[in-house]
Amino acid sequence: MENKEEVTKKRSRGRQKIPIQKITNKKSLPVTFSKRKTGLFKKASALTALYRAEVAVIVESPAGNLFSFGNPSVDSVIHRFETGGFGGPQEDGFNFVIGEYSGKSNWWEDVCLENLGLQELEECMSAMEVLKKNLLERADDLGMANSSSDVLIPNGALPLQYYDDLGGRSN
Amino acid sequence: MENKEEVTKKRSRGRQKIPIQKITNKKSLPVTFSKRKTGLFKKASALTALYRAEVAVIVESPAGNLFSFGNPSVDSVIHRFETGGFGGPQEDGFNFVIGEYSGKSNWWEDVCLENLGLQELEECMSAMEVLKKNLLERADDLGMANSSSDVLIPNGALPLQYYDDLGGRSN
DNA sequence: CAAGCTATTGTTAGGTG
DNA sequence: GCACCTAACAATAGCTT
Repeated sequence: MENKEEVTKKRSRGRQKIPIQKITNKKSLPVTFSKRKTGLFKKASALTALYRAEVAVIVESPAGNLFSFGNPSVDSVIHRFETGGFGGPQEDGFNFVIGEYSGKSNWWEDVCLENLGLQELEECMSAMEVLKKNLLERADDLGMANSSSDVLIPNGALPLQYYDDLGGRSN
Repeated sequence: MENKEEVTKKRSRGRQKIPIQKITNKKSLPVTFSKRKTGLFKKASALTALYRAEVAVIVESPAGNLFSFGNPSVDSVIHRFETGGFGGPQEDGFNFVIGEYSGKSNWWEDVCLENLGLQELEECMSAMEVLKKNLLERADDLGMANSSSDVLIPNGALPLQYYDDLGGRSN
């Protein structure tokens, strides 16, 4: 893409760094939300296109509209999710909930690591990352020291990984 | 970075273009799938972090394992999706659910960061560090041994993306 | 096998029409 | 508002350790 004749000034400032936090009330919110929603569905589509993976994505916009993507269908994936996979009696699952509670302290003491498997451990680690992020957000709200615009995660990324590997078989 | 003295050769060929087709490289499939799955969840997480949007993502890996992400929870989003609207009161608090599956919960049930003060937040952070350490030790004890083979991919072209706007109310 | 690296591709915020 | 554009940022395939 060569310029036409002169670069008087850039025609666009290009993509700019945005902090990972709630978008401040801007009229551009619906626009960026739509773009990101499109990107999310595109990623989900790529997963189904590149691999033999079934994916279901449901998004509710801030305005309250529902959008969904599913392959082969949202309902089929939901059904499989709720019924516990395909015939397999995978028993144990996980249910990590972070946030919204009546107020209990030292909840982490209830964790019994001895009974956890490797996959669950990884899941715990991932969940901790989320909690950490929320904690930092909360701290930022409270006006904690060194609160910056985007100091939650270095590099402006969300190092979040959520796994819920229920075992399955390898072959 | 200045060049040292000689450019032996590129340390990496970098990212390469991948056609939107079924992956045929059985060897790299699990790796790339995991990477892309991570990216998908990351995008979903970003959507919930940047906007007040509810998102549910369910992925079934080629091996048959189920992964999920949901905010505030997979079930709540699914329920809203199936009922075609919003059936419950939607509070404005943090509520992060990760890896929800069979409803069995192990440790932290709910944590309402909104009600926590600075001191409690710091305490929580400290506790997380301890838990993280224990987790890593536990993970080390378990080691990592997992044999996986077979990555058969049935053919079949898939559409790129499709949306399903169910409508709803507008703000 | 998981984690890190790098080059390259992909995504997207902001602007323009 | 939508489509398009640009440039800056993010994601990642293949490799390495």
